[in-house]
Amino acid sequence: MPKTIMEFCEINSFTDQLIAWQRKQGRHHLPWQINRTAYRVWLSEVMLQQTQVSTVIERYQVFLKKFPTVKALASASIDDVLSEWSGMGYYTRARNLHRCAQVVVTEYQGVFPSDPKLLETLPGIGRSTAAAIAVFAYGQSAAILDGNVKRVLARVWGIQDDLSKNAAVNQLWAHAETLLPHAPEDLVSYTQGLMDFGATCCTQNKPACISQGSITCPFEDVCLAKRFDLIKHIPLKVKKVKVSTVNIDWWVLQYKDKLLLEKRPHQGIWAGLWSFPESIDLPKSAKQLERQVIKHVLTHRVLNIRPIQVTLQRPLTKIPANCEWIELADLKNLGLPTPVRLFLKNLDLIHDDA
DNA sequence: ATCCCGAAGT
DNA sequence: ACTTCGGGAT
Repeated sequence: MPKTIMEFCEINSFTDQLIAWQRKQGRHHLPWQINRTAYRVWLSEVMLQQTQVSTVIERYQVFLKKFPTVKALASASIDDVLSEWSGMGYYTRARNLHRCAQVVVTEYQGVFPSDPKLLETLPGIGRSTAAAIAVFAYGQSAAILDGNVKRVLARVWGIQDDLSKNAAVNQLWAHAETLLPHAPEDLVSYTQGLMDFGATCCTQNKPACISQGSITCPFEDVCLAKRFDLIKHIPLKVKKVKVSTVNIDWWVLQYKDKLLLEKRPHQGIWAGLWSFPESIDLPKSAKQLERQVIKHVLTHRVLNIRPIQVTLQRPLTKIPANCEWIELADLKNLGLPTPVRLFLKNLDLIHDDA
């Protein structure tokens, strides 16, 4: 019989070994790891929720330069924020980021609270992000549990439950709490270690223990998933959402040096971003040019987009709701969904210089 | 259940 | 070139 969960917990070797691993093998020079203010930690955490480290490194620096403080972000317009967020997806989070900044300024005098429970009340900050800010910026003791951490804990302790179920996740939260180091000076290394270990060693598809790389996992001899050859089966994913196909048209109306764009509603796909109108009344004389259908894949939906290009000789008599004529030169300052940006780039109507 | 993109896999 | 999949908050 292998060493049991209890033994492994009691000797607390997971926590100690992870801290040691972090100090030797972890990442120490990411932009948000130096000068860990709450604002910088928060921004990096929100970006990292949806985007890989390599991409965030770039976007984080640009964003910080544009909005150096929580006050600067709070007083910016939402369109400026969305424009800066453009291409990163999950635009509701950019709106939450903006709202959160405003709450911090008006309710907390521009200083993020240090209590994880208070942090959690802020827009876009859930339990895990609240804990990360509390640990990194304020040295508080709190447990994180993001996708990486779930995977690591589930594997090391051989948890085969369906992690899409609340019951299983609640167990993991409780477990994560018990693993926290007791010495305050260890909290940052431990928490960062949890993130780094999941991101670089105990990865989803090619974890170190089953790859031939140079990295070796410090938990190989105690990890239950490894012992029972369950690495490929943990974490268990049961989710099976059926994906629907949606066909839409993009009416690409050009008049002189202007394009007709529609500002999308604050809820739903591409919230608050500018896209092409999907239905329109046209003068009969206008000549239509159908472009190649664009396939765009989302979590639970596949969009088949049929762009129809129309070059107008006269302006429209009536501008449709939520639409505006946008100068080609102004396109780069707008929040555009990625397929719109790509399409415009293909037509050579927009250039990517920052 | 919904929301976007890009890295990784085939 | 194509498809699949990971990532938290609401």
